[in-house]
Amino acid sequence: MNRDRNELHQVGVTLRVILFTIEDDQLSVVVTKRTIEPFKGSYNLPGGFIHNNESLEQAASRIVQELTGDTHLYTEQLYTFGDPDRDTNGWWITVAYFALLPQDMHTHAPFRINPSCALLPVEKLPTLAFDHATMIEYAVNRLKAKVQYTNIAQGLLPEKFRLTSLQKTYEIILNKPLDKRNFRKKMSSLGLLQALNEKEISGRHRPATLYKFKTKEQVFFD
Amino acid sequence: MNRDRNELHQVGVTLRVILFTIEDDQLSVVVTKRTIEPFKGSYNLPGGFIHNNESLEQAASRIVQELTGDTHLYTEQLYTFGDPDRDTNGWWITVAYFALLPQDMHTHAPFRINPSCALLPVEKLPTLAFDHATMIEYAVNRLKAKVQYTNIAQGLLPEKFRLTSLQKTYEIILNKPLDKRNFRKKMSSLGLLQALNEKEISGRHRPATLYKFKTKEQVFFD
DNA sequence: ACAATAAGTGTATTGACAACACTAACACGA
DNA sequence: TCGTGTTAGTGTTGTCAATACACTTATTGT
Repeated sequence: MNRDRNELHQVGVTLRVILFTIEDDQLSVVVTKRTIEPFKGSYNLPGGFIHNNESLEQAASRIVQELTGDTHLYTEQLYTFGDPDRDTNGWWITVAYFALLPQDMHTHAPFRINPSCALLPVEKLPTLAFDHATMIEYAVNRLKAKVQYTNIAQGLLPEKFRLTSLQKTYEIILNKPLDKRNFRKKMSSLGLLQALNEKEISGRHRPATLYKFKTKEQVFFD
Repeated sequence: MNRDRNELHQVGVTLRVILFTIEDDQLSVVVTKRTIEPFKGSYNLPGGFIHNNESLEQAASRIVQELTGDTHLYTEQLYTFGDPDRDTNGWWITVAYFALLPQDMHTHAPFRINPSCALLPVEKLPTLAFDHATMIEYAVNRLKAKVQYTNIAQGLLPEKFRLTSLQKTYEIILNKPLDKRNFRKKMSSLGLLQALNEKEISGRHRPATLYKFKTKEQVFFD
């Protein structure tokens, strides 16, 4: 370690973001179409370089903001991928982050306007460039795990939501149906939610109580 | 992303390893004394550069091997640290790994012979260079979490061990006493252990049955 | 043979998760 | 205004896992 910077091998560092949101009752991810070789025409994950004097977290947030227009979205470091053969075009290390975009915020996000961007359901992805399919797999697994012992699900929900929407979010991430009464009992016992004095009427049926998470901080339970 | 490598900012990548072992009934970590500024004279984590054509995993294993003489020790990527001010001596990103050295293997390991290396209990660490204290904290937390839902503890134990030693390992990592009967009941219900036809006699008391883990693979439970 | 020491073993209680079906409140149309 | 369609909201029971807790067994050294 005790060497001068000049001895450093020329490994490049990039950053990629797996931006999740729920669209059409499916967990989906933002990808961009490559315009150059290798993998020209294929989709890959959005990303970029780390700017000077920027932390990894800041770089990830910046890219998320470029895509969504929003700062303060939930963003978490996922894993660092560094196989020398993962990119045929030189030697790259990629730090991957994943981020969560609330359901109600993806209609007018910048990535919607950009024609080279697409929002694809994770269950029906085409072949992606490089090892990006692996990255998404890692991210989905992390999300599946954390939804069960943290309040991470709020990153995908609007500020105010119905319990049914919360349950649906869990079901989509976990990819399995949940029991309504048990789900509500569990949520209530965790004490993370606050019922609001507001109802949402959305059709000819009983109006739903709206809830919000008491805190935006990450909470671990179990 | 679609740019030539030459446009890359000059960020350097290093790798650090948190090598854990249990010594004297304490979770301990290998550190090395710095011989140059900054932090000359302080301890820091062992590490190095990523060699050409080497994956991150390979680089981590290589450093672990340099320290222990052993290949095939349990090694896992921990986190990538990239604050621009984490090193006053340039702009560095550090990929941190942690590794586990079985209790019975640390007496004659190379790091024992190297006078600049020390094995220090994590509860009594001096001030360390850079953000290495944070890295160790991350690693301890990861280890605490994973010992509860994986068979990761075997990385700290010899091939054959007494149930009492296994329990002790858990107690040291979790930093709390466990009930003997409940611990053994739980272990037995997981079905990960195999009782051997061997006893270990170590004093004037009933000899203990030796056990081994059925598989070296990482197993998740719960 | 007996004293010292660690190994090994069972039961009762408690709390969490799983399975399961009906009533409540509203909108709309006849 | 009454009936129908639709989603919201609510309890109980059984099962299984986690907890709390104390004595007997097998060996060695004197």
